[in-house]
Amino acid sequence: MNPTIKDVAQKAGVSIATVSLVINNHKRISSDTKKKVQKAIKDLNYYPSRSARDLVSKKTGNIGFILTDDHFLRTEPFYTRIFLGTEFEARDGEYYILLTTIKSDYSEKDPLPRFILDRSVDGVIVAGKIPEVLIDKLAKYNLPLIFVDYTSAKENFPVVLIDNIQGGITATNHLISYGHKNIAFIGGDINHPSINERLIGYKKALENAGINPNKKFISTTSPYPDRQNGYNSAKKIFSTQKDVTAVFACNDAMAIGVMHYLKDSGFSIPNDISIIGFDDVESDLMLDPPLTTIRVPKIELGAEALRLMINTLKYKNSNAKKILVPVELIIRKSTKSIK
Amino acid sequence: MNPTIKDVAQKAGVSIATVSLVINNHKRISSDTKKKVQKAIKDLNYYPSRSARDLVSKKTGNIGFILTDDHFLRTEPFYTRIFLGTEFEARDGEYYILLTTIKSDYSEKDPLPRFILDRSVDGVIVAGKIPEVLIDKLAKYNLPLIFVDYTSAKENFPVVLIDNIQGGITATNHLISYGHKNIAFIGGDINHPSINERLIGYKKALENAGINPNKKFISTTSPYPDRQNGYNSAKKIFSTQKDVTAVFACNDAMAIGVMHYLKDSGFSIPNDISIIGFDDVESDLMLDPPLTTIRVPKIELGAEALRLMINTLKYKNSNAKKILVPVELIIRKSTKSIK
DNA sequence: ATGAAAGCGCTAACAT
DNA sequence: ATGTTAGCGCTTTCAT
Repeated sequence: MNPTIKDVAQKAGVSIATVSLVINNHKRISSDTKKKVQKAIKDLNYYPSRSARDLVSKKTGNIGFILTDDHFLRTEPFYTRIFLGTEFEARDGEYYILLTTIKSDYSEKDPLPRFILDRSVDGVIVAGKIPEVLIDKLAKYNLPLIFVDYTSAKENFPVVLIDNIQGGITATNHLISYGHKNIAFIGGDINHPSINERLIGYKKALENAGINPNKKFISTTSPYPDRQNGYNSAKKIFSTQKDVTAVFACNDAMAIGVMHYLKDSGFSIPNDISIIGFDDVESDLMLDPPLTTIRVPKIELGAEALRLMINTLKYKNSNAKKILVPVELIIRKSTKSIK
Repeated sequence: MNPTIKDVAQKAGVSIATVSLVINNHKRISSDTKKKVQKAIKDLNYYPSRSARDLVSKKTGNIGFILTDDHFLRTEPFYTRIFLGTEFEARDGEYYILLTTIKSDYSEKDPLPRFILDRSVDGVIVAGKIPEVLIDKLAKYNLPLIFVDYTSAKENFPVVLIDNIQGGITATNHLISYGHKNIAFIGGDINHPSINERLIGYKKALENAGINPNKKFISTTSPYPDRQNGYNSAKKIFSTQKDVTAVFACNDAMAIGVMHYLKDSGFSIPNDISIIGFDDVESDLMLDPPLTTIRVPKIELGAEALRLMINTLKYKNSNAKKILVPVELIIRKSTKSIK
């Protein structure tokens, strides 16, 4: 049997209330008894029981983390890194993260994650795009809900987002500063806010530089922004548009697909075509040439979400804060100045 | 406030003890009151409180899942799939999985996962290779410990393993059946049991076929079985050994590296060289040609581990069961008959 | 078959 | 500054 608060109290020669006060380091406690109690705790190797604590305090100490299967199993560790960020942060904050995945095609009749139903969590973090019907169902529960890298258009929740617009501007400016004017944008479904925002940044940067965005240079018809679709989109653009000298891909996966296409078609990167991605994913470095990209601080995104959650829990802070996490230009070898 | 067992009892006109019995579907309960109570539960949308239940039953309903950072963030979703398998299985089993990562270079003085210290888990699943010192520390706690895809040589724990030897045999037999005799084995650190077992299978299959294993065809010096090391190992072998017509790589990552090297060196796959991998990872299909491989049922590995854990918990079953999960040959386009 | 009641380990209000 | 005590919501004897 593990030691309980009683054992500690007995050993330290105080009451259990005093032990409790020490554990929660209440101010009004003499440093003398504090020491005594702390010694007893250490000697007995005592840890407070979570369930007892939770039972009385009406909290669980758990945070739910919801992700679609797709996102969790994505080849590149993007959302898993975000999860890790929350986990790291949770370790200090005395929280546990309950990770669960839902089907990407979650529908009305699918059950909610069990931790919602049996109230095993104090709040829920949702990472990445999830179906709107899930958001609706989640919203009905009186639980703090925080989004990361996605947010519902309909409702107003606290959210941690990548500064995609700025990232789009930075990426495009980099290309412009290297003398490129005919810059293609290769993206996926524009209904995804992140992709749309990166496109907005791209257009803004072009306009700022006095360059008129050319619709023929822009591909946003791919359903999903992955390698294969990057390849296909590049094919479509480059087989008709001969003036393009640079590509801004909406993420690294697509950028890699674009690179494959260009190589297959005999283009040299970056001599013939410059290319910049977005995300900064591990395999970028293994590419030939290594990919210039916009770094998204994934661990930081997750950590920020958990901090936001803890604050919400602590201060019952219900105003829907939005946190924009800045991104960073990482110049490697896939872009080249043509001035 | 959420409804409690009292509310249910009141609404159903019975005592809380009866409600409890219904919840845990005790046999000696009249189907009449059972129905009454179940209706009340449904009407009130009642879910038993975890912490109250845990407090009295001295269980937590949580299972810890430990993984190294490396493994969790591996480019290919291998261990994340195993985790998912446990998570799927846990959903039915009324358990939650607490996932935490440890540093790959975990050392004596690093702290144990918090869920061990504060007893927030009923058992721990360890996936993949972890440092021996962690195993030692873990073993001191009186917690069921189950390994997946790795096991300590020193101690005897229940474990769920891939049938690597059989897989090695199957892979090599496939090559042999295609007429290959000079088959290279490209692996990583032989101290990793999985790799060693695959090598054993390779040798067994060769011997069964009356082929003498040639040491010069075997590479086991790479520290880590990844793409880059696959590339380098292939370089070493193919620059000196001209007779090799087929490669068995100890995993798909290395196989992909080997393919890159072969392409860079002007070899055609599978016309000049056949290659088979191990794992069956998503990106295999995107390769050119798609990779023939041995499929490891990752989800199943995780599910099996959780079932083993639940059994251990239920029956206090302490005998160290070993479960070997079978693998499957997946023939794609990277191997070719040369008969 | 059902109910009464004790108690799991802790927190917090109140008393001293 | 510290102790006493009443629960938190549930399971589990033990009665009935």
